[in-house]
Amino acid sequence: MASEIEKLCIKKGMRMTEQRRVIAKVLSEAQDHPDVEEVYRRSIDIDSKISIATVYRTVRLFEEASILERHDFRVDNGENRARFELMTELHHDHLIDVESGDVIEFHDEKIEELQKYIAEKHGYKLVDHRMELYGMKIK
Amino acid sequence: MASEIEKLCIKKGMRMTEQRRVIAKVLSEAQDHPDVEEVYRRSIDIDSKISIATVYRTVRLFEEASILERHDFRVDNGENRARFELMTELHHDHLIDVESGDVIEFHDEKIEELQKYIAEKHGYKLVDHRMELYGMKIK
DNA sequence: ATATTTGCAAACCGTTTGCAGCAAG
DNA sequence: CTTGCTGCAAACGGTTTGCAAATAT
Repeated sequence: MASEIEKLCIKKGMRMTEQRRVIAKVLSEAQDHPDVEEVYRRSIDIDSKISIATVYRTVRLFEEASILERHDFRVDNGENRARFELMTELHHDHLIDVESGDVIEFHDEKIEELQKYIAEKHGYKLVDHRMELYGMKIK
Repeated sequence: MASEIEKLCIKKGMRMTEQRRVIAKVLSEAQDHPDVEEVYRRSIDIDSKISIATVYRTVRLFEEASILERHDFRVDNGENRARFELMTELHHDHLIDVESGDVIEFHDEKIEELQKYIAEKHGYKLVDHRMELYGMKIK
């Protein structure tokens, strides 16, 4: 009953501590885009002897191992915390509800192609991109 | 010989101090996307008795008055500083050279339309967006 | 056995802020 | 004259880090 992320860690030969197993489980089961504080809260619910420093170190480790993706969504209430999600098979972008903070994932192949085309038109090979849409729910 | 930004400030009825005039001039003449430290450096070259706190307060003021646009480009060398540019007539996005840090501005109407369409498809009115392309120069 | 990871608390770094003095209107 | 702005230095908040003790392999 190893979590999705734990399996990836083992495959990459990482040393598996109890803390990492717990954080891996929390992140594997997250259906949202939690920040470090939230990952920490969920982790101590499982094992209360995990420090926030370890959560910071672990999400960084997972990010560098291409297991997690980091986001810095722009949010009005001054919150400046990085948020994380499990890297998906197919890349996707995000639509953020500016009122509720809800995050909707989407993928649009036409935009992806246009981005690649624009980069090439300027003499560049596209290596990464960031696209966030901010919207208000239509009532 | 009031700078572009100074004229906008006067139009909006802002109190014009010597410091604001200098910072307005520096930003009006910037052809790049300087961060606060850089704006500060250029400002003290004109008038050495300006503090960095004032630069922070002033760029924030200008941003809230829709005179400046703030960017948080993702950059590998850990730099986490906000960068600023004069708000333009026509909106544009950015292509960032991941090796040199160069920033190229572009506008693509097709992408803009697709973004609006995607938001609407999910029941949202698009109120803002952020799009950055990261590329490597093709030799 | 030994190399790596952890918890703690202190440092870090970009940015904001309280306050007393100063300048703009 | 009054209101708002400035400079200073201290605080802030998210994140990183040095170190000695604990743990994985």
